[in-house]
Amino acid sequence: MNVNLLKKGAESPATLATSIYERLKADILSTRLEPGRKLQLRFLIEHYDAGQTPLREALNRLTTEDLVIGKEQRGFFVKPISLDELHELTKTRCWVETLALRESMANATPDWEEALLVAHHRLERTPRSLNPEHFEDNPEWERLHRAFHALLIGGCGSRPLIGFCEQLADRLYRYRALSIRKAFRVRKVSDEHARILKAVLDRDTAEAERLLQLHYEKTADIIRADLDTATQGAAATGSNTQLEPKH
Amino acid sequence: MNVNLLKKGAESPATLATSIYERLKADILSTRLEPGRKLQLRFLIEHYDAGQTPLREALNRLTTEDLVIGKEQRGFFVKPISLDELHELTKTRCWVETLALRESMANATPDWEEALLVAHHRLERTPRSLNPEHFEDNPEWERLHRAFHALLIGGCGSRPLIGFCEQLADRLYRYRALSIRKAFRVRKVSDEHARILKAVLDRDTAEAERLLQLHYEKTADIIRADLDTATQGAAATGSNTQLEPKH
DNA sequence: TAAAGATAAAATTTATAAATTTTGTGCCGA
DNA sequence: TCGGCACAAAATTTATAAATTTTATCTTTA
Repeated sequence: MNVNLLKKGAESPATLATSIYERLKADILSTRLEPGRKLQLRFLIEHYDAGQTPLREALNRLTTEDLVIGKEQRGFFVKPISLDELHELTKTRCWVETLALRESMANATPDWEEALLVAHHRLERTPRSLNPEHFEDNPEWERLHRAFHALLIGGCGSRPLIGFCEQLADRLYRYRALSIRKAFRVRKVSDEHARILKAVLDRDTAEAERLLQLHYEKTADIIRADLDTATQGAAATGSNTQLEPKH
Repeated sequence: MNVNLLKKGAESPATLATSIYERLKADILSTRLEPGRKLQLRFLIEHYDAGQTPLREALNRLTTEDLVIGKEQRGFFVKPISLDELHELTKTRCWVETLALRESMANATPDWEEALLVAHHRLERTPRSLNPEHFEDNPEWERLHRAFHALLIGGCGSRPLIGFCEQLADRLYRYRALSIRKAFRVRKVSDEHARILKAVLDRDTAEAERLLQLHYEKTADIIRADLDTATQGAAATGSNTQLEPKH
């Protein structure tokens, strides 16, 4: 089988601008740079240890991806979150990913099915949290989770569509990151993945689509509930994992 | 009725980077900057009469949109065209726009239907070409054409999806621009628009989807045929509408 | 002919200057 | 005394110019 389907082509970023772009993006998606925050050049220059130009280029790229909002003449901001956007992104993701999954399944090959099986297996045996007691993000699990979902739609035959799905996944990741600590263990995600895998291998397209959609909607529901309680008992957590300016 | 649905919220670009971004984009989409061309900073600085920073920022934004390819450490290039990409873009556009149209029709309001009727009417009475003899691009027609199609899917309720459709339209526009001169008058586009409009107003979703898809596929077919003959009788046209470096 | 070195060109980054927005202070009037 | 307006100072963003690094080309030499 073609194991390469599982590997991500990693290229060494040659320019500072690209490497900063990736770091900035990671910090935004993880909410270390919190939604709505102003991104002042002075702070960024200090924190990322780079000049203005590469930073500015990175910010401009992120603006096109709607992770950063650039207000003309008055700087850049991390895109704020909203229940509205959460809903819109989830809806859109369900639409396009069920579409992409349908096409993927229509193009199914043994290689693809086997790669999917392996991806699921790897995800299955990787712990969700680094610490069994309290939640501690396991980057490896996140990577494999993403890879599994990417593989599901990866055979649809449209790179633009795949790119769009990736962007939606990115933008939704931020919402997950905000609620993930609290929603830990309230849900058996791995069951859902297993059922999706089964439906795909059974060539039951309608069922696979249904389950995938349910999967995303359930996620959104939990995030929504979690966000509501968070905004009520707000601001008093003290657990500061965000980037603060040096003083 | 709500005429605002027809107007595009035009904001005055306050920064040079944004205005250059728009000019560059227009030049790429119209193929005045031809596919594959290297975008040397020195040339761009002269031609657009601006410094490096705003140009660099514009190029970085266009890179994210896949209209410009940035090769690390060795500069920027206008994204090359290929039959492969034409096919992929068309396929994707059919998928997502039929989806978006279906949703739009599900959310149909009288306002929306009336706006659509008006948009079609305006398109109808605007000449396709500025010159009835030989083809001469009429920017007004292009604008109205785009507005009509945007309106069709504009009620789907997903800004990300609309944005994605716009991007696909942009990337396909370039292919149309390459063949549009020659394909002039071989096709009755306005009939197709009229039929789509009728199906929408009749609330015949399936038919509207079918016609829209056909519309895009027919366009791609013509472009493909046109591109084939162009590459055969190539390079001898002499009609130079592209940007050349000063000497 | 092929490899190595030197030169030139081009891209990236840093540094400096200009323009714009935001903030703060004082004055006037209600 | 409080609120609004105008003006000035500070901060920040944007743009230009200079310096650095990397890549490409050309020549020379083995």
